[in-house]
Amino acid sequence: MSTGNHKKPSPQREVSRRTGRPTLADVAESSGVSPITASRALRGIATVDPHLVSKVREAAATLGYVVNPAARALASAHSQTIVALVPSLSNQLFIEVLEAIHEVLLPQGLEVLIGDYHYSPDEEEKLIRNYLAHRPRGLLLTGFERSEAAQALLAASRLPIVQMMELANAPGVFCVGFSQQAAGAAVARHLLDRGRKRIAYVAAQLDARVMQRGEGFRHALQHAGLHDPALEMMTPARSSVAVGGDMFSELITNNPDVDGIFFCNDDLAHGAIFEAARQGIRVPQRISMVGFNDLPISAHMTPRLTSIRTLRADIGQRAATQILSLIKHEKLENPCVDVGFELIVRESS
Amino acid sequence: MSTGNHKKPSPQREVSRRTGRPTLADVAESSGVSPITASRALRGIATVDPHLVSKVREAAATLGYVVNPAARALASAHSQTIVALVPSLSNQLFIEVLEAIHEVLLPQGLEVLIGDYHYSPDEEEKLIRNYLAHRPRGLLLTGFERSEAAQALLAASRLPIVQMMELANAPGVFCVGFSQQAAGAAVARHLLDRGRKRIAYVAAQLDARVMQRGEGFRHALQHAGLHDPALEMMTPARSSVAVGGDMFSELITNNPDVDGIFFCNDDLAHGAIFEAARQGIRVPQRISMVGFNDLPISAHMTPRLTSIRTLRADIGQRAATQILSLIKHEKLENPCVDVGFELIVRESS
DNA sequence: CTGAAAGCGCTTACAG
DNA sequence: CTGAAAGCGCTTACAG
Repeated sequence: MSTGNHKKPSPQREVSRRTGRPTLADVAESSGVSPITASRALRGIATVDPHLVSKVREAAATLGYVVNPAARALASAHSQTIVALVPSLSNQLFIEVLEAIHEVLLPQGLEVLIGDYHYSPDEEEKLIRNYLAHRPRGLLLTGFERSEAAQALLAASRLPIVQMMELANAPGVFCVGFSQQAAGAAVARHLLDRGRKRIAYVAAQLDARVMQRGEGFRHALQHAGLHDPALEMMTPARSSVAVGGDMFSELITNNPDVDGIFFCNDDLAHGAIFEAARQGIRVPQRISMVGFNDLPISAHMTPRLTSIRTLRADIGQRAATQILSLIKHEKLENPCVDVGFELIVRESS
Repeated sequence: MSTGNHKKPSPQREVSRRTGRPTLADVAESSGVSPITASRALRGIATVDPHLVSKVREAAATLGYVVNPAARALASAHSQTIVALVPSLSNQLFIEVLEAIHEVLLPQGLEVLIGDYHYSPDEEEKLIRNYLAHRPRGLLLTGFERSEAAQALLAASRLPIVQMMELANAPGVFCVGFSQQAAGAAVARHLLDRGRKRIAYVAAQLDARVMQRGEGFRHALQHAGLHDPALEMMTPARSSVAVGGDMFSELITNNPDVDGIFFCNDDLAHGAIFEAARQGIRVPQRISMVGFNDLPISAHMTPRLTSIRTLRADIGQRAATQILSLIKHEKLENPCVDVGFELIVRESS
């Protein structure tokens, strides 16, 4: 027995700063291997003898060992975390995207750090700054617009990023979404097909995607020679059913000849349908109405709402799959995935 | 110069496992104090000379220093994290609760780990197990029901816990919510006041709270001598607008004399209102309808929906405040806070 | 009020 | 295929 140099932990471990939880060292000891072998076994690293692997796994199970993510992150310089940032959690749309992301990432042992930036670039920047400190493996972001500081932060991090909801065509950019312009144009063509002549765009919460939809819509109307700028009604206010009702009232009062309306989302359209019912304005007889996103309730309104169905589960699922590939340094066949959209024609148009 | 024993970091730091990000040591060096003083200054620990504090803060700002949460968590044996678990993110209700929680906790430098367990006790248990590994400061949970294993895990963690949505009266239990029974009873009394005699309860997603509402409702009807078990219609299926429409159809077909319905949530009621319109059944003339939660859209339906307004922002805000107090070892005047509820009478009843 | 030492629980990088 | 050593970037516990 050496007298000096007693480096190993003292016999009674329940001292000082220990948490009482079993550690890798405990698992290693109880399965008769070194901590590093235990670590490799638990991480599923192929080079470990399968026999040892099962011994280690068993020991871990009996001890109720769960890896300490902080220690792992500190030692490996990255966490097992993916950051997912959305502009709003109040929008069912993004909940479904996040849900799909979870379904792909959780089984891989990754955790998802959710951030809601309330459509504020400043909040988004703050979230990025804070979450980057966690050394995530990658980020799933909404759209392409963000503050310069945020972009600089992201670039400096050199982390994989997949941008959701919109499409782009730049080298080194990864995204999963659909053409918002094309969707807007599809709505315009549908209303034109219905013989509508005085067609309005009603929008709130004017984010990049809402503007793109409007653009596609406008161009299609211009192409048909039926675009009237006076029939574009936009407010930066938060979108809601109440706002939809109010905007519809105002629009129809000022422009009684309007015979078709594209709402930038379903919430606004719901409000308009309710308000029309109250005013005795018949939909679609006098006015056709079309929403966007096709939320679950839209199929059940009276009249049932025509809408663009967006494939948010697909978006979340494929974006998560992309980030997984990027983490594993796999080649992506297609850096930007177009999941498309679907015009669901119902009674309101 | 000593020859052996060169323990200090080599001059050029950009070696090996470093991440390139500024560390506390960098901040300390650049402000001429020791790392531990820098740490204390940044954490706002009172014992540090105010002059040094500002020097350290400045240095941190210039360097763009952000604390490494993994290192902090490892050294201090806990993270700056609060776990918040809800049974569903698809329910706007819980989004609003989480929103309020964020508003209280984020400014305190805490992070919120959100977990959605899809109404599954197994998933909840798994989330608790995984999140506990992060050494959170406390947990915000929904209701009181969970698996025994989950309860054991929580008890062993000795962490502060606040349970949301329901009320309890046990020592050592902290909660913020309202009496689901009382809310159910209030609906029953309202329908009785309206002169209704054949009153039904329609419920889906039969969690503890839905059952409690039903209980309070049932007792009030029994008390009035007007309870008919045949008019209780329950399905474990996920609640949705579509399910609400279907359940209403079935109920009214089998019991054409029903003249009042309490839906366990607004979604079901919305579906019923739409379906009634389609079948030409007049609401409230032939049947009164009452929902639960008072979602935003309920005020805009035709007819506008009578509902119980639940104070979810209050619940989130006060639960977060409670957990903060518990973390700081402050005494709570009131371990269980009743935020109440409000019957919002509109056109549908 | 400030600091030197030790340690949190892992994984990396290097050997063998 | 396995392991001893060192280190990740902080904070705790102890001194002074």
